[in-house]
This record gives sequence, structure tokens and C-alpha cells, in this order.
Amino acid sequence: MNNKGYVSPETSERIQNIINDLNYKPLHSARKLATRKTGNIGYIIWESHFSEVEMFYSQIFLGMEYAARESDYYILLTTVKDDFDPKTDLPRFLKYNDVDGVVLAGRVPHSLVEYLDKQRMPFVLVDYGIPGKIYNSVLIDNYNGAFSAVESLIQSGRKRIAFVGGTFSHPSIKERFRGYKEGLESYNLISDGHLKKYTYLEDAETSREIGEKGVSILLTEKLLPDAIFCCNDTTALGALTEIQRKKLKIPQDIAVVGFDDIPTAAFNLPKLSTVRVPKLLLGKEAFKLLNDVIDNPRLPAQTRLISTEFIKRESS
Amino acid sequence: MNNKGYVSPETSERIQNIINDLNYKPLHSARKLATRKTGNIGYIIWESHFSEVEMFYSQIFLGMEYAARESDYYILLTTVKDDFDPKTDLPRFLKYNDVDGVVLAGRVPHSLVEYLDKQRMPFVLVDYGIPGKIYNSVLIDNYNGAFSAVESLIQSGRKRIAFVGGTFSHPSIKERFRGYKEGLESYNLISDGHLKKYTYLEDAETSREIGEKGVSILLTEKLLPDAIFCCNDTTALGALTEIQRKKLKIPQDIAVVGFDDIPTAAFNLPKLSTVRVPKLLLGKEAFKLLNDVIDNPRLPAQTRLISTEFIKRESS
DNA sequence: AAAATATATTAAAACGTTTCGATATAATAT
DNA sequence: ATATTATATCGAAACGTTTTAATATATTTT
Repeated sequence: MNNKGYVSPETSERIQNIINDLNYKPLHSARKLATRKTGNIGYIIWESHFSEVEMFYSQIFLGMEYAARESDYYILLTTVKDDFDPKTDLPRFLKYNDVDGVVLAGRVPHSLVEYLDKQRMPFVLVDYGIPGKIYNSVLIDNYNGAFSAVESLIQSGRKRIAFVGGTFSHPSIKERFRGYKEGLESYNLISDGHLKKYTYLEDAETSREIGEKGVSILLTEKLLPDAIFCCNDTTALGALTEIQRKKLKIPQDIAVVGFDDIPTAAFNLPKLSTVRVPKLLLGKEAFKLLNDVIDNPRLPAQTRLISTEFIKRESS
Repeated sequence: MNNKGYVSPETSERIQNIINDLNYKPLHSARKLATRKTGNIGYIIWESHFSEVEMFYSQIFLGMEYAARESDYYILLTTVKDDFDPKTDLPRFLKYNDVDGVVLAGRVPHSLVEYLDKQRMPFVLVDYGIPGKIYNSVLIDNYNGAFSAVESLIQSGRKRIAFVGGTFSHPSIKERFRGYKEGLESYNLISDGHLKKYTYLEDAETSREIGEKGVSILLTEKLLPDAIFCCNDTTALGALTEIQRKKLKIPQDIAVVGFDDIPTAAFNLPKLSTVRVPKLLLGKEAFKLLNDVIDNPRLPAQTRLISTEFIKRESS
């Protein structure tokens, strides 16, 4: 049954038939007791990330769940509070040692990551990294995604491409800015003072509000930007709203491009051009990497980069 | 430790201290093996419901997860395909008997419900019901929610209130329509032919498209409706889009009201008036009811009704 | 022909709890 | 004084697997 030792195909089949006839299912709890594994994997996200409008992290979860179906693992989803303290707020499955490993998605309390590291609990970060630390992680190729988005804008004739974004404490956003900047540079579209004029950065969690505020400030420039690259779709949606409020035409007056390809992007009016992040794949890769780490805990930390795809819709 | 037998407070405390000193945590798998319980609860939704734009069913899950934290249960979330067949597509945790009970949220394959019923697996339906069958369920008070929404529209002077909705095979939508209709009736605002003229029903899963289509058809009437009550927020968002596309003013020309209060509703432009469904509470109640059912499987099936609250924002 | 390898069978210990029964004593009620 | 109830302690069986070792035979390789 467990594919161990010497078993001839004939015997194996004979046994399988008996298993089927009896409808025998091994009892998980007994098996776990004997193997001293839990058979569970934890999935942790910030509470606000899960409660939010977007389904981004839910989709990553779903990708993991799909992958888990081919395995014996169950996935336990939980959220941690914004003011997380490992002493008191540890998820139950960590407190009671009910998982063999953990996936952490998006921005996540550093104290939690350190706790896991200290406990030698296998874990993988998805779409997040902690500056100065190297952990097992699955990341989006933000740099090239942003680069290609900007490139597309340039190829459709845009000259003054602005950037609107949230906090750089999330490395994804920082990388997207870098892709934006170097994209412009490689086409020589970045004059002195460009970034000063056409960049709106706010040190806060990304939101519609940042998009709205960013646009309203950018639109005070003498020479209006003719395109805005936003650090993600949520921000871009806010940007669209504000541009429409100011009675400018999209994409004629200003083109807008987002990042992520959240479901709303395709349903918005106008439909949002964006950089598609394959969220299910992110989840799947995280699951696979975590399995590798669980099987081989002393492997040096590795990072797997997931590439993106530019989706041109109505807003650009 | 398990609060059984005679234990004096003194002894109990003494033991607790030792437990703390040793940082002893009972091993779940051993405990489960001995008790023949799994300690898990399954949460099942349609795949399309989870992948969708809205976080409706994710919020219900979160409500359950919060409630579960006070218990020893873990919740296993999984989705089932649209063309579900119990023979081949049974969720793993059912196939391998790894749950003590199941919560099913939203529209769900009848064959699955029948399977659970036949297996005598404790289960609870949330926001769904199967006509002619009585199962344990936690439902939204759709009737009164719709009634109060319509009432609010009437009180702000609307006379020709239309309804746009999706398939009645989801009882919630049917009930919302009933609340709408009886709301109008009780204010004598429903003339001959009113429903014929001012009702758009499409026998399909609710979507933005239904909202858009519904509005574009309603706007062909000689006497335009001055308000539209949509069967849910998603539909209402579509309706808003189409109304704006037709250059009508919201709420001046037409007021729009949705149902559910999904997060997007508050961020849309204009902000959507809607009937708030306490999604976390739905999840919590489902969890509590399921626990009751697990503890006492032969209790007659009961339904718990969760009431709603009308939220007036910009669109009405 | 001998050695190595592949296949097969069986028994026993171990995993860490719960449950049950036996035994005992102290405190309280009758 | 006796019976009942509350408290405390202990040992053993049971839950259903995995793991290991021991033993054996058949098949293949040297």
C-alpha cells in the first residue's frame, strides 16, 4: 500500500482490489500518530489582506489547495491581526504543532517569520521578502512585468508616463517602480525632474484612495502625464475613478495600467489594462517548494520567480 | 485536563501549572485516534463562487474560522466543480472521512447534499436551501431585507421601482423578489402590468452582465423607472455602469439599491446603497449550528434566520 | 553451484491519547 | 454510626497505523 519494499505488480494489484472491495480507507489519525506528521500545511495572511476587496490572496490559496489535492496534505487557512504579537496571537495550528509547514502570503509580521525560523518550522514566503534576509520564497517577476507594461505604453506613443504607488516596504512595489524607471530610461524618456513631477508615492498600504489622491496631484502639473502606471490594480481603479471625475478621457487623454489582474480589472469600465500575475500558479509553486523544504529542511533557501504577462484592455 | 470526573479546583490548578511548566500540548493525532473524531470541519463552495469577484463566501468562511478559534476544530476549505459528480469529484476530506461535519455555502450541487444526507454526515447549509427539503440551515432574512430596501426607496419619493435579478433557483433571490413585490404592494405602488414592465429576470447566475442588460432593457420603457432594486450588489454594480453609460444621473434620474454589502459597494462611484448581510455572523452561526448537529445528530432540522440592515449611501 | 536479489509472510513494538474499572480516602449527609 | 458523595491515584486495554526484524522461497546473476 505504501509502495515500500519489494512488491510484484501482481500482488500489488491483488491487494488494491481487496482495498477497493472493502472500501478501505486508512485512518488519518492513526497514520499520523505512527508517522509523527500532522498532514497539514498552514496558510497565513494578514487579516486586512483577506477582508479586502481583492481576491488576490484567496486565489493563491486556491492554487495551493488545487496542488494539495494531489497530495495527502490539508491546508489550514488563518489570518493574523495587524498588531500581531507571537506571544499571544500565534495561530492555533502553530501553538499546538498541528502543521508540518507554513506558507505566508503577502506582507506578514516579521516577528512571525522570525518565530518560525527559530522554531525550525519549514516555511515559504509568497509575494513577499524581508530586506536583508534570505528565506525560501516564491516571488512575482515584478521588475520585468513593470518593464513590459511601461514598454507597451511607450510603444503606443505615450511620452510622459507617471507612477502611482504605495509603500516600498512591500518589495513587490519597490521592484515594480524599478521596472518602471528602467523601462523609461531604456527608451530615454526620463528627463531631469521627470520622477519628481510624475511620481506619486505614499507610504501606506495600497488602496483606491492612493490612486485617487495620486491622480489628483499629478493633474496639477502644467504638462499633464499622458499615461499612469499604477503599482497595482486596486490603485489603478482609484486612478480611473479620479480621472473620470476630472472629466478626462481614458485612454485618449490618459492611459492607465495596473498590475495583478484582479477579477475586477476585467469588469471595470473601461476595462483595465494590467500585468497579469498567475495567482493559481503562485500558490501551486509555493506548495511545491514547501514540500521540498519539508522533505529536505537543510537545503539552502531558494527563490522561485514567477513571470507575468501584459494584458492590454481598454484603459491603454 | 478534560474536565471530567471529580477534580478539586486546587488539584486542577496544580495540574495546569505543571502543564504550563512543561509546555505540554496534547498531540492531536493521538487524541483523535482515541476518540475517533477528526477534529475537522469541511467548508464547501462552488468553485465559481470562490473565484468570483466578490468576497461574499470568503467572508462567511472567515466568520467560521473566527468561531472555530474558540474550539478544537480546524476548517478545511475546498471548492467543487460546476459539473460535480459525487462518484468522482468528492472532496478529499469526504472521501477519506477526515471531517466530523460540513458547512455548504451558497448554491451547491444537490447531489452532494443528498450524498451527505445519505452518509449521515452532519451538515449545515448557509444562504441556500433546496425546495421541498428541510435541512439544517442558516439563512439571510432576505424578505425583510428587500422589503426595507424598497421601503427606503419609496420613502425618498420613488414611484416606479424596478427589479433586476438572476435565477430563482437560488432561494435567496426568490425571497428578495418577494420582499420587493410585497413592499410595493403594501404601499399600493404596484399597478397592473407594473411587474411586467419593470422587472427583468434572467435565469442565470447573478453577474454584472445581468445588471447591464437589465438596465438597457428597462430603459426602453416609455416611462422610465425612477429606481432599481437589484437582487445583489454585483448585479447592481452592472446596473450602475449601464446607467452611467446611458448618461443618466444617479441617484437623481434613477436610484439603485443592491443587496449583500460586498466591500466594493462602499468603494464604487457612486457609493452603492445596499442591504448589509452580516457575513461574519453567518459563518459564526453556521459553525455553532453545525456543532449542535454534531453533538446531537438526531435533532430535527432547524433554520436560523440572520437579519439584515439597510445601508443608505450615494446611489439612492 | 553459489551468491545475490526480488518477492512474500508474519509478529511485535511503538506512536500518545481516551476510557474503563479498581481501589482508596476524605468530607458530608442521613 | 452508616451511607453517600467528592476527590484522588493507578493500571490496562484500546484506537489503527508504521516500522523493524525475522524468516522463507523464488528468481536472476555470477
